[in-house]
Amino acid sequence: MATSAHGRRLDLDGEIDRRLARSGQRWTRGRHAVVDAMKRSVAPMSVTELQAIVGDAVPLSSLYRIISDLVDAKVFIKLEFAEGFARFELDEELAAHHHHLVCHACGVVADLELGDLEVTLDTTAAAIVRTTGFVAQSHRLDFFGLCRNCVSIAS
Amino acid sequence: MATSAHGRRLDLDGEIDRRLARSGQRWTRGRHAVVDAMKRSVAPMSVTELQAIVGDAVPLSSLYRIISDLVDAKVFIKLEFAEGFARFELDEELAAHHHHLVCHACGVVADLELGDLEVTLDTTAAAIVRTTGFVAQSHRLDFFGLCRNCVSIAS
DNA sequence: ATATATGCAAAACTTTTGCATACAA
DNA sequence: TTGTATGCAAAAGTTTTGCATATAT
Repeated sequence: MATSAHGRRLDLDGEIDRRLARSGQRWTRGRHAVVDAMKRSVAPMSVTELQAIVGDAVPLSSLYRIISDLVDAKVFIKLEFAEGFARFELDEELAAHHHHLVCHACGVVADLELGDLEVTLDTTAAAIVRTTGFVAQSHRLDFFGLCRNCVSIAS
Repeated sequence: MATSAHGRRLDLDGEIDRRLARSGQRWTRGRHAVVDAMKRSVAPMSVTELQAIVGDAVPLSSLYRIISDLVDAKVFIKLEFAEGFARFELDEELAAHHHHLVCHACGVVADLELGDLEVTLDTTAAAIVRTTGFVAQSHRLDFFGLCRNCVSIAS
């Protein structure tokens, strides 16, 4: 699959179009606002954060419904980080495969792209099938600790 | 740190005692019930699942408070799997470090212990510090796919 | 004895849903 | 035109909290 230098899929908009169409969904004002906000984000976003960006033009119940529809259409994926609410980001195939750095102090969630370790993880997935019978289709790896900023404050 | 053959810490009860004491907490009937249920579990448990085990002897609000206290005392850790509610398991230092296999079809969450890959993950954590300034203290790796049972049903 | 934990009820917060109206294709 | 999406209000599900009482140490 064609990807740009930093890993994001080329023709992102076209692929999103295709996924919405496949799911029988229409390009409405609200969906444009939500998808645009997510495309500009550098980290997974909560519903509240998205609401702050799209504003009152999209009521909260519609926002939830739009996000849910986008997850159904495989445009967004849902994540939870034990915060008591969900976060969302672009589907893995629409962005570069990556992992997360979660700061225990300030709560910020940053993206992290691994290189060679991915191969190891894929190899591990294959081994899991043989030993447990579980067929791994995807994985998620998060690191927890202190971000650069909070480390400097603490020291 | 001394661990048994399958990786669980020896003197588990003593260490839990110490953590409760350090946190100024008392050994009550409710806490015994909740901790015992968790020690017997082979996978992360939701509040509802714990409630089914401990029964009406512990009202729901007390159950939530007990679990929250146990997380504060670093006896339990909180996990979320994008299910809309939290799950809990014994703190990593009280059990063997492990990862999770999450079945997309039936929702079952199973524990998975990796061997050599852990070393790779720890090495990666060290490398992250150098390249991003983020100090990784722990990590979490989950695999998503189909469990042995659901694979056989699907085929 | 005294600080901590419990039980109950009420509320807060996140998320979902019913239904009439508005809109995209 | 026709099926899909929206907006509003109401509700459902999960989790938290205030306060009087009970309990562990």
